[in-house]
Amino acid sequence: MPRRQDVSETRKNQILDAAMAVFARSGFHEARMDDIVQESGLSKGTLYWYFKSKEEIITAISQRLFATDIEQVEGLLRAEGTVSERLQQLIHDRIQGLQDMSGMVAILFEFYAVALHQDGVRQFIKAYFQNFHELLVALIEQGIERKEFRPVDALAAATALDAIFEGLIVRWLIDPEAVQWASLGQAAIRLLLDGLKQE
Amino acid sequence: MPRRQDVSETRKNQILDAAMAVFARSGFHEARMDDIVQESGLSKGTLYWYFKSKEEIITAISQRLFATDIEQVEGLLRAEGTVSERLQQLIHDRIQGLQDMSGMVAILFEFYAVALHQDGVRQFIKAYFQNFHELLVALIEQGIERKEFRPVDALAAATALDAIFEGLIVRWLIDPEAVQWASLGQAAIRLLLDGLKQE
Amino acid sequence: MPRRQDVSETRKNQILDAAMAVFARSGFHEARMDDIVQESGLSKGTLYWYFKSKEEIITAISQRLFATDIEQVEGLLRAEGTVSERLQQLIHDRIQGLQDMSGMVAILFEFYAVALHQDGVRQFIKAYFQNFHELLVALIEQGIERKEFRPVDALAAATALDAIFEGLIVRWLIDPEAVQWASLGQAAIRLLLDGLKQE
Amino acid sequence: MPRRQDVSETRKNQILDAAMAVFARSGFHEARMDDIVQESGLSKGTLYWYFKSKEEIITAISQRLFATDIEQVEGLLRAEGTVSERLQQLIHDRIQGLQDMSGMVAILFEFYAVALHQDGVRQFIKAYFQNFHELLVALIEQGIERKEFRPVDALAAATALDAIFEGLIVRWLIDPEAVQWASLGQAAIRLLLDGLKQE
DNA sequence: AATGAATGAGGATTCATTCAT
DNA sequence: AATGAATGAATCCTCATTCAT
Repeated sequence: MPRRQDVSETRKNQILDAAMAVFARSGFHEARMDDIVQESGLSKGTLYWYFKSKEEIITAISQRLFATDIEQVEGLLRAEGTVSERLQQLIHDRIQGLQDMSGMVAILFEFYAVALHQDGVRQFIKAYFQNFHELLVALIEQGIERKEFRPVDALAAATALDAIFEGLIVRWLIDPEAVQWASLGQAAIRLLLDGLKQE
Repeated sequence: MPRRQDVSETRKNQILDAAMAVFARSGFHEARMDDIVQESGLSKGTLYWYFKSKEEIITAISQRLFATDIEQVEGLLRAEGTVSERLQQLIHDRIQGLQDMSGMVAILFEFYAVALHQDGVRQFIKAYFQNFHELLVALIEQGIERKEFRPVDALAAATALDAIFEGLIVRWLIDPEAVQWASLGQAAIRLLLDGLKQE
Repeated sequence: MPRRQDVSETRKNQILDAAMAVFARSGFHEARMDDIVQESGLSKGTLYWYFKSKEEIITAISQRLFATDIEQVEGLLRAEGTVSERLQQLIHDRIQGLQDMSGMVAILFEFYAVALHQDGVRQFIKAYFQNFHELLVALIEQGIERKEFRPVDALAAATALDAIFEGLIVRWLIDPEAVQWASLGQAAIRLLLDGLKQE
Repeated sequence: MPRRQDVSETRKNQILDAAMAVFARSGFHEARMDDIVQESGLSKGTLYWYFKSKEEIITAISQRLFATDIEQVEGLLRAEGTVSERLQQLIHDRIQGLQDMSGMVAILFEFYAVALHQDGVRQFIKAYFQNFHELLVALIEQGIERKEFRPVDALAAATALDAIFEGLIVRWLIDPEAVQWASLGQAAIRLLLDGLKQE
């Protein structure tokens, strides 16, 4: 009967799901524990049975949100196709991901803001950034090896790429009309990629 | 007697300076009005004499922080030198500006987060972004006209440039070691600029 | 206009008076801050403006309750009459004092219990005991000098006297009928005093 | 199969032992049921299987703590030796008892405080006091009969004796250094006994 | 008998804002 | 203009107790 084993895991997820929904709707500070209680369908006591404070819930969500999918990353490195194509694919996937969870993106900044005061959160985000960054470095190096790209500074190029990506998100959240992902966003990123290519 | 006016202006600045310091240190929500009172050296009553709520203080700071210096912008468009040089200069100035107020940069995220819930704040930031963006577009177009740059999509190029800039700030705040402005940051930006140049 | 000077002192006393009444009625733990608020006629905010926690109120009361009246003590040492008479007087006064505040005596044990976990409280009580003890020692030594008393161990005699006193209070609180102060209590204490006298 | 019964008894004792330890450490109100659960090594459900509330545990402990050992008492009345010797012995035994459970003595005050609000507890303590008191009365009367003591008021003398004893405990708990049982405590008690003796 | 997850009423404390002076 | 004491609604969290298994 291992059915009972993971009630605990189920409950935690139930709580985190509810919390994310509430946070996305109201922001961290406007969100009341009671809202999460209601959204989750559990009781207040149960919430505190699994997480000992609101802060702990926030941290847990950040952990989940900024979890890095190593498999996907490794897969991409060994996948077929030109590096350029795979970079495009990677970026496309990420944009897709953002749009899928567009309701949640709003809390991204809440997390960035929290990160500056709560180190646990900062670490998760940092790891996430690093991970993405390293993947880009590896891909770009592959591109240089294969003579697809000019022998640029891979580190700088990767830094530029993930900065551009992150920057577009910022701009998008503040001014959605200014960043039409399908057109302008893609074009901006392509511009950089084109600069890398071997003429 | 325009001196009267000044006292009022002085007080407001005194309050906003104090508030910025406190906000940068603790974030908007952890910051207590009492903290600002203490930091400012004024009394609680005086605070509320000049600003009728915490929100109003936040809005006032965002207005100040995201004020656009039209003069500087226009000047840059008419300045001497190659477009490339002037872009480098612009970026260099901004990095300098960031580093000068490095303690304050932390509140940037607070504002971004707030912007999603408070439209007044969003408008200031949006205008600021747009302004910078338009300047970049104009400069790049100038570069294209003068044959310094290839005939790229100026809009996309500007979008890429300001995204890269904003993205580097995000990364920097979360992981300061990862972004050494003087080296990596500059290199990343130059990479993009190089891509624009006429070969 | 010094009228305003001691609003602060007035408020604090107002709060402590209310708190004592409530504590005597309900005990420390049953007493709700709201009860004190109501009893004091002030607002919750005001309570917390003057005392930053329930614990602080308890400590402040203990300080007030176990304050030692040095003047009275010194006076007694220089007063006229035989030492024996003055000891009787001292004890009589204390019994009187207890009976006057009989409603409050109930919280004595609350304080003793708290003292074991809260050092601030313990110190006040300790000082109070020591003060009373030293007075007894001085009086008994005076009695020995004046040949009213036998050359007993003044320290031991004083210890016995204040122990007997404290012990009677304990017994009284648990079993009021068993200790009729006017008769049995006095008799018990006199018995000890008689043992001290020069035959 | 009376062994069953024993398990039940064992469990109850296990719980009460744990509860006493926790109560002595933290006081009744700071002590959490969870602390007792942990200390006992049992589960929360089991605790509530044997005692239906925290109050019931407290009452059970008071019953245990203030149980009167009739046998010992009766024995002492019929024992050999002078009354004075036996009183000394009695007091010595009690002091010994206190010192053996010195860690637990702290909860004495908790019980005294509780007694004022919870009548069940008060009755146990009252009976305990009365029992001790009656024993003292009987012993002193024996002493008077046997001409060991002066024809004092036995009731008053006994009251004085148990008050002194209880008072010393109070003083000791608040200020351990002030009451060195072996010296000062004994001396104080002896002083009273000496006063009773036939010259 | 035993477990421990679940409950929710209850309580201490905070803090933006007001207002008499 | 300036002060700072006063307010009280709002909120997080605790913890004794229950109950399905």
